[in-house]
Amino acid sequence: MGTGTRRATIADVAREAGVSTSTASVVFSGKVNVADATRKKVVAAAAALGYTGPDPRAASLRTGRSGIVGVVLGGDLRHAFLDPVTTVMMDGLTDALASISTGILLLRDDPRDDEPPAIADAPVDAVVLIGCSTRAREVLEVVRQRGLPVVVIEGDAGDDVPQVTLDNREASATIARHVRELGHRRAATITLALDPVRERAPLTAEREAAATVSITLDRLAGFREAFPDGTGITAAGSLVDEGYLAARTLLAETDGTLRADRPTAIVAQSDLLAVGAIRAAEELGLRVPDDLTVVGFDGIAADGLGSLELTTMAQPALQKGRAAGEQVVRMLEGEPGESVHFACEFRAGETAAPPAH
Amino acid sequence: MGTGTRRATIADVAREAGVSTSTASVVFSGKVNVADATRKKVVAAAAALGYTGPDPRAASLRTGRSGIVGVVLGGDLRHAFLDPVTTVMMDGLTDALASISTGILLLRDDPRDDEPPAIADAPVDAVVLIGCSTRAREVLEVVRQRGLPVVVIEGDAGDDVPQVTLDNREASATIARHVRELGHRRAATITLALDPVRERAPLTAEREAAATVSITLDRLAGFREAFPDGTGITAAGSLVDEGYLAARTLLAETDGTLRADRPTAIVAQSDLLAVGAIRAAEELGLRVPDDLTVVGFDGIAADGLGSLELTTMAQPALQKGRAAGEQVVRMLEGEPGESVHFACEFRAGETAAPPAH
DNA sequence: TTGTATGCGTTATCAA
DNA sequence: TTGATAACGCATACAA
Repeated sequence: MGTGTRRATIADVAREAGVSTSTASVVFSGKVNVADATRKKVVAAAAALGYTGPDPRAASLRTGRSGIVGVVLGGDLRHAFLDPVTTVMMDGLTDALASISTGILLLRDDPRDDEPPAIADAPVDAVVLIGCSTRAREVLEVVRQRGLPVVVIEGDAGDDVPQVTLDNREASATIARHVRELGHRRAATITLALDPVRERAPLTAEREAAATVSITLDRLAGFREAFPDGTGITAAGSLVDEGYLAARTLLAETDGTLRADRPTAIVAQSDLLAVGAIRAAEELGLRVPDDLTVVGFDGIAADGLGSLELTTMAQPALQKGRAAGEQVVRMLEGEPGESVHFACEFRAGETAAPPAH
Repeated sequence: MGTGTRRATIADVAREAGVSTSTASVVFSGKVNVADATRKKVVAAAAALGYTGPDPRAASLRTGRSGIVGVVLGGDLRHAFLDPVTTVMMDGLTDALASISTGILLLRDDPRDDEPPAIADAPVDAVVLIGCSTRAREVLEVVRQRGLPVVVIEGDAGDDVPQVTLDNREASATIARHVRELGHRRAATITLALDPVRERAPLTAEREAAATVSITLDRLAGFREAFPDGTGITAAGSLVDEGYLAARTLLAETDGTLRADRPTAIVAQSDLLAVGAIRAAEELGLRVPDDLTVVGFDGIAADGLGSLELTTMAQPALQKGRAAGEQVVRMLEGEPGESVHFACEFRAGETAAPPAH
């Protein structure tokens, strides 16, 4: 397959067509009017030489644009993909970016390796940071140095960076209060990870003090507004299995007998965690919501519940992604980016009820 | 932030450091030994000028490599993200590519728009096609013209393209036969989409004849080996909701009464479809597997089943992704790519049983 | 409407 | 170990 011979360039095409390179270039970019006869000559020459269009590398060096937007995801890609919230956000993002971008470059922001962030040498026009952790700062620094527009979705960034945020604390407080008003006094929470290490363990003052993930801390603070001394467990990630394991620990001894001091309500920081908690409860013979109230957070279509509707706070994930994309577009057009704040909405389901006596 | 002044280039750094540009370049690429004193001068100059390293666009024009691998996903990205099999494959892919690639460029292969495929002007070193449809041919053509290495995962490609394939027909036949051997005679199938239009509708001879998605057809052919005249419905996608709706149509009239001629077994072409079918059955008062057998395909961790284990064919999705990545690496090293074939494995669960009388 | 000339920022080759 | 030079392939300002 033509390995010997070098690829045709636009100069070759121009020569073959008997026009100048600029004319040939213009035929492909379509930005200037070209006489029909000329265009045909060029197209024919291109076809004859097997020229498929400008080399994107050269074009992007020249124009300064690659048409690529980098998305830096916290942690491994595998985690990111498993989380339906991220998935939906990406969806909104690609949507908003469709008009200006050829594609989305997925970059991992792995806290484990010590190389400079991959974003340092990726040919992107702009960057979106999603739920990044400790390394977010480092990434931001690199991005700023490179002078790239950047938008942060739910991460810690300075005030000078456009961000898409959620009322995590308020929303958590709302649903926790709802649980309290139902009459619950012994509530426990299952939180997302406190730090990039992602360890499943009981919540302690020390661990909390060392925490770095602000989503987790904000939601926890909201929970504490209603249950100042509620106990809790941090999950290793937003997974059904994690919710299951955490809830088992909260509800039962290791031998499977129910704990006497078990909570009457579990406030989970994600719907997936809540689904796992419900599954654990059912396995232990506790019915939801009669014997145990379980509420979630996110409002994704929770797949594991049969016909049971989860009581939760619904967050506008699609809109968050779209808003980030829109800001990127704005900034690429030279306007300043703006932060956008979203609020969650309480969604009554069937998994919360007054405690049994 | 310094909007007025142009970015520093390596030439600026070199001048500032009092060395030649080639020396400065070498300091950053690290490919050749440089005297320690020289290196320090260059690094200091870079720091002083705020130079963060070579411009990836220029570097990639010069070297001919961008460090980016393009992944073309069939249909919309949103569909792709929602499908756990794709997700897991991507995971394996990124894994295998980690050593040579900065990131993965997600490209959509939307059958709706008539522009040339986005891959035509993306600065990628290689391409992986995942589950693409009609447009796959077109994409392949573009990719070949550009002379890029390409690997296809479960799509239709010529024999000269390295592919990662699955024994779809055999695997489907295996599980369908299992159902038949349990004693079922009236089985229906819920298939994946037949064509890019993705319409939910009963399976008819005409629709089948016009179908273009080979995975669907292969799995259907396997089903037919055991149930030559089994009926079926095509789903609009691999979604729980689709399985739910399809199963409802198979099992009940529109008013919710059970159909007299309903199947005693449903063979779904994906686990998500199977989960939906189970949910529909339960809502209609049919117990699984006592009143209805439901089997799936994929062997993903099905989240919607409580403690019920789905009877299914498990496919090695992670390995498929990884294999594709490994072939890309090989080809980028100049070796020829090879096709890799994987087999599914029957996984007995608790959703299949002999029919009731 | 077309052509000329220039530079985008880098790296590879070669010679010193 | 360092430096001079020449591409890489293209798009644009400007002139014709």
